[in-house]
Amino acid sequence: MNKTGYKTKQKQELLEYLKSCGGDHITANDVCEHFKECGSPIGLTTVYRHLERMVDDGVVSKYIIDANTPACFEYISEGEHGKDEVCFHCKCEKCGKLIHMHCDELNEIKEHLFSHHGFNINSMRTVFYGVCKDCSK
Amino acid sequence: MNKTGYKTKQKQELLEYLKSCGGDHITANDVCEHFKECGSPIGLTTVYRHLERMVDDGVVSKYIIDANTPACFEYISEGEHGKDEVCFHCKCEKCGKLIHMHCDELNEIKEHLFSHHGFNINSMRTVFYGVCKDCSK
DNA sequence: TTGCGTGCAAAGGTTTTGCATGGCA
DNA sequence: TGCCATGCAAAACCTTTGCACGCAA
Repeated sequence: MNKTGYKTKQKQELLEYLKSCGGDHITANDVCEHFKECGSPIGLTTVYRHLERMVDDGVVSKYIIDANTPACFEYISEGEHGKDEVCFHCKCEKCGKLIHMHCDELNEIKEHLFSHHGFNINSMRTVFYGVCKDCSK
Repeated sequence: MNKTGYKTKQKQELLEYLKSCGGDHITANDVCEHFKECGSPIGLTTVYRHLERMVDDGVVSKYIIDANTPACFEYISEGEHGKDEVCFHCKCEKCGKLIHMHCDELNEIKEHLFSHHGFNINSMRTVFYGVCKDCSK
C-alpha cells in the first residue's frame, strides 16, 4: 500500500473520472480517449502507470478478460478499500457484465484456502469468470 | 464441437505431445520448442491454430494468467472431456507459481454460485490470485 | 534544488493474418 | 482434382521502457 507520490493534475483528474464511472469497467484506452475529448489529454503511458499503482494500492481493480482484449479497470467504492470483508467479482463471458458479490459462503472459501492450502487469496484481484443468470437462460 | 479436418502429421504429433504432458501447463512456444528439439519442427502458427481448435472442441483448456504472460494450455484427460472441469488454479503474485487445486470444497463454490447466485462459473478460465504458502512465510 | 511525474517514440512479446506452397482425401 | 493444412513473413495489438523535459514539494 504505497499511496505516496506527488499530487499532480493528471492524477487527480484520473481518479475523479474513475469514480464518476461507478461500477463500469473501462480500458486504459477509454480513459485516454475521454481526456482527449475533454480537451485535457493525458498520455496513455501515464494512464497505465497510474492505473497500475492504483491496483497495487487496492483502489482500483483490474480485470483481464482475454489475451487479445485490453484489460479493464474499475474504481472500488470508498467503503471497501483494503477491508477484510471479501467482495468477489463475477464477470459474465457473454454479456460482459461485472457482478459484485458479497457472500458469507465466499468468505469461507478464503478461509478454507488459507487454512487448508496455505494460499492467501487476493479477492481484490480475483475474478470469477462464467455465465450469468440472464445469459444462461 | 467441430472435430472434422484432415489427419495430418502435425496434428497427431501435437495431440500426442499434449497428452504426454499430463497436467502440466505449457505455452504455444513451449510446444514449438519441443518439436524443434525433436527434429520435426512445427510452425508456431500451426500450433496456435490447432490449440485454438482444440479449445473450441473442449479437448484442451486455456488459461490466461496475465496480459503480458503467454496463455497456458493443458490437455484434458479422456474421462473429463466436455465435463465441467473441477480443477481450479491459484497464481502466486510473488513467485509467479501456478498451483493446480483439486478440492471438494472448491467444488462446492461452483455449486453455491450456481444455485444461490445463478452464476455458472467457468473454472477453466478462473484463476485465484494471492500469495502461496512458501511466499507468505 | 531534488527527484518524481509526464509523454513521446520505440521496444517487447504474444497472437493473428496474408499468401504461396504442400499434402490429404 | 479440390480443398484444407502448413509455415514464413509481416501485421496487429496491448503494454512496457528509455529518455528528455516539466513540475511538485
